[in-house]
Amino acid sequence: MTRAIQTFTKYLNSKDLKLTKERKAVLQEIFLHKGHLEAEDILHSLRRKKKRASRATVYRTLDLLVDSGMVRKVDLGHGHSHYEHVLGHTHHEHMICLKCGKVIEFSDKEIERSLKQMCKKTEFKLTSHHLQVFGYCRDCR
Amino acid sequence: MTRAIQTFTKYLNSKDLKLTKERKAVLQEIFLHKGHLEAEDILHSLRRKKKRASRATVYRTLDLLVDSGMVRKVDLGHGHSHYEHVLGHTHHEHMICLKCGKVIEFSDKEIERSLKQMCKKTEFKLTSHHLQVFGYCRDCR
DNA sequence: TCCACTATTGCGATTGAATCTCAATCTCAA
DNA sequence: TTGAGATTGAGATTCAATCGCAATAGTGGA
Repeated sequence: MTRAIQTFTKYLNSKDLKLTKERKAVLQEIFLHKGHLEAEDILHSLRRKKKRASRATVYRTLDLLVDSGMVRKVDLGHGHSHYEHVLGHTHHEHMICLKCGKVIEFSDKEIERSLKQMCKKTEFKLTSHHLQVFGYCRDCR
Repeated sequence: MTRAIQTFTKYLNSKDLKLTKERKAVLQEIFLHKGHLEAEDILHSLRRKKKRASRATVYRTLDLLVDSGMVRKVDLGHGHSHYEHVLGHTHHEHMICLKCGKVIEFSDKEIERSLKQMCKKTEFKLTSHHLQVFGYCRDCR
């Protein structure tokens, strides 16, 4: 966590921005949780802890975190965004169960390799990718 | 096109639904265009041609088309949905240029294979997947 | 310490996609 | 021709996300 705060501070400084208590609270909230949060989750979590930050600030901070590369904005097929922190995680993809909504993370060297090769061939400079796999998990199939 | 209408009719019949002129107009609009359309594009195209269909009907018909498997709903990172027809297309992924917005389609047997294998291993019953690759195209890199 | 300047925040209004409601209209079989 | 059910359109509504702007906080210099 200290690590995350340091990294974020560094990023903020590089942009002439400050680590305010609101920004810190959002950062902590997202790094405290494993997995995927919605902006609204963060807002409610903070409210519960009496640390407050407005909806606008939560969204603004999330944008900063995404821009810094510390957080990834992911689409799990719900029509709105989820966020997950990246520090210490390796890149992974998501399987989403259409029945129970469970999200299973997985990573696959093969896929990453194929993708890189494809981009090389197409002369496309890859910056990020996102793979969503929809279907039914072991328990729901 | 006749082919598409037949397929859609068959699907509609199987659900005790009818091929109305509004549904037909939406179908034609999406099958006339190559590539990815937004719901709003379809609405405007129809307006221009004096065939009218309300926004609600466009969305409702798109849902039917997606459900029938003739159309795919894709996320190109714009925060709202795009639609592309599938008939006669093989499955493909999207590379999206962050500068010019160009969308490049590609397909990769390797990726498909890896994905299937991963699902087998996890006992996840795959129904669909979507891979978005973000970066810069040859002209913009 | 005080002041002034700027960055930041929060509130509430706004946007924009998508969905819903419901009365009016259409379709088709009896 | 009639009636039941399917379908449509207009406008209201929802919901995530963003914006505008006045109020506030934080910082550096006098």
